Parts: sequence; structure tokens; C-alpha cells
Amino acid sequence: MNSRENIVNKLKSAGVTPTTQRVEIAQILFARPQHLSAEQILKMVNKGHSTASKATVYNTLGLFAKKGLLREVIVDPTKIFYDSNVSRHFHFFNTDTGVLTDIPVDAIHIDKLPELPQGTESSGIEVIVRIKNS
Amino acid sequence: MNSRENIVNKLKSAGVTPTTQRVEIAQILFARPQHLSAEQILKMVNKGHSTASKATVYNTLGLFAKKGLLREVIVDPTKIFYDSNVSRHFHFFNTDTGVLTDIPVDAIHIDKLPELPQGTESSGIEVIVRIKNS
DNA sequence: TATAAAATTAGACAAAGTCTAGAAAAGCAC
DNA sequence: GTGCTTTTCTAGACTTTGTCTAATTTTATA
Repeated sequence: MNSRENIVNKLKSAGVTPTTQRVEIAQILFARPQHLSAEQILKMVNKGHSTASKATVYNTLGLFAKKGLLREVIVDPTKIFYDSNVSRHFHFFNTDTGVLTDIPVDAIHIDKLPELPQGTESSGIEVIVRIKNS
Repeated sequence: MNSRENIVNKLKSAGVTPTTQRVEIAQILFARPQHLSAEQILKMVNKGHSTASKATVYNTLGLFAKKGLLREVIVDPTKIFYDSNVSRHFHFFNTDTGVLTDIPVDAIHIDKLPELPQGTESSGIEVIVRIKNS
């Protein structure tokens, strides 16, 4: 499924040169749909065979997000989550635990969208349902 | 409208002791519905008659948010916006300019809501429409 | 293989926000 | 009001996430 070969092709298709560090990071991210922070990824990479510096991890995540391979989720004021599932969906964010979970698209139905301000275009709609332990 | 007297009463009603610093911060925030960062508020306070330290501004904003006087808006990974409009509404966030604007409640209609995870309760739904200059 | 361009690195730096310990202000009983 | 306790405020040190820089290494290409 997510063999090195598939990952390399995925990066190439997105116009990203598949360097050692990028493939390593991609393998971690695309192993399954998940929400990881840059610091978590940095630690995971450096537990593996090859290593990557902090700057490379941050650059790579930014690049992947720009190329549409990742989705940045901004819900926690202290860090960005990178979501390896880029298909349309929404999120629960548990403010007690800091855990982000998915809400499938069909669990929310938005039937009316606002008019955008003059001279702007949409780059995505996020729905975040903040929850806490009851 | 937002005389010192009204502000003092607003704070008291929310169970917040109206100290000099809190009243000063509240007067800035509640002058009109707006989105301000902690740093902006700190600067505004210290241009006025009384002053407040960084720690006090951060503590006060956190307290106001907890008491429901303010709404924290997390859309920009570098800072929290404090929204002095706590009535139900949504937001546009322009990623090119960093400007946050309101979307009236009735401009979006959500007619289906997701089931919450076991043992949790909702503390609010946010809809953020990310936009960029076209 | 030589050369140019792109990517990686360590570590310095920046900015938002938190923490601490002492000082000041507020609340309260008398 | 006076004394006492609790709450609030303060300066500045500190933490954390993320960015920047300048030098090195890797990759692409002719």
C-alpha cells in the first residue's frame, strides 16, 4: 500500500522532489489518516533509520501542505496539526485532552453558504466542533 | 452606551471584580464588536490613561473568555483573536491579509449536526471560511 | 564529470504566551 | 477607619513553536 515506491510516486505526482527526508516524513504521515504536530513528526523521524533536522521537517510540512498532500488544522493555539487525510471532512477538538478527531462530511450538512467579500475567493471551509469531557 | 458605569456592571454581572486594569481593557474591547489580539490590546491599554502589564492583559483576556464576555477565535497559528461579539456568528479569515471578518448566522445554514463522542459535550461550533485575494 | 540549482543542516533568533515571587489593591471583620 | 486575608497586578525570566541564516550536501542537468 504505502511502500516506499508508492510514496515516491505520490510525491512526484504532486511535483515534489522525493528526497530521503521527504520520503521518510511522507511514510510516517501517509501510513494512515492521522493528525500530527511538527514536533511529533520530528521525533518520529529521528527514531527511524534516516534523520531530519527541525528546519527540514517544518519546511517539508509547509511544502506538503502547499502542494495539497496535507491539510493544516488550526484549532490549538499552541501548535498546528497536520492532517494526512485531505478529503473533505470536519473536526471535533476536545479542549480537555487536546485530541482532534474526524467528523465525516455527511455528518454535517451546510445548505447555505455566505457571499464572499469583494475580490476574494474561498480556499476552504472548516467546521470545528469544540467539545469537552462531560 | 459603554460608559465606565455600564462596563463595571457588565463585569460584575459576569462575576468579575472590576479592577482598574480590567475596566480599562473592557472599555477598549466593548467599544464596538471587534477582533483584537492580546498584543494589540496591550499596546492600546498602554496608550491610554492607566496601564497594565503583559501578564495582566493575558490573564484578563483568559478570564473574560472563561466568563463568556469574549470569544477566542483560533484561526491564525501565530496568535489568538479575541472577539468582543459573543453572539452566534461565523468567520471569514483572509490568509493574505490576516484579517478576520464576521459572517452573520443567517448566511450559513447547518441543518444536520454530528453525534458527539461518548462522554463529551459541545462547547461551541465554529465555521471558518478561509479566503484569499483573487 | 563539471556546474548550477535545490535541499538540508545546526544553531541563532523571533514572537506569543506562561510562570514566579514579591508588591499593591481590594474585601472584610471588628 | 484599622488590621488581616485574599485577590490582583507587576517585571522580568522562561518556555515553546516556529523562522531565518549561512554554510554544506545532494540532486539535476548539460
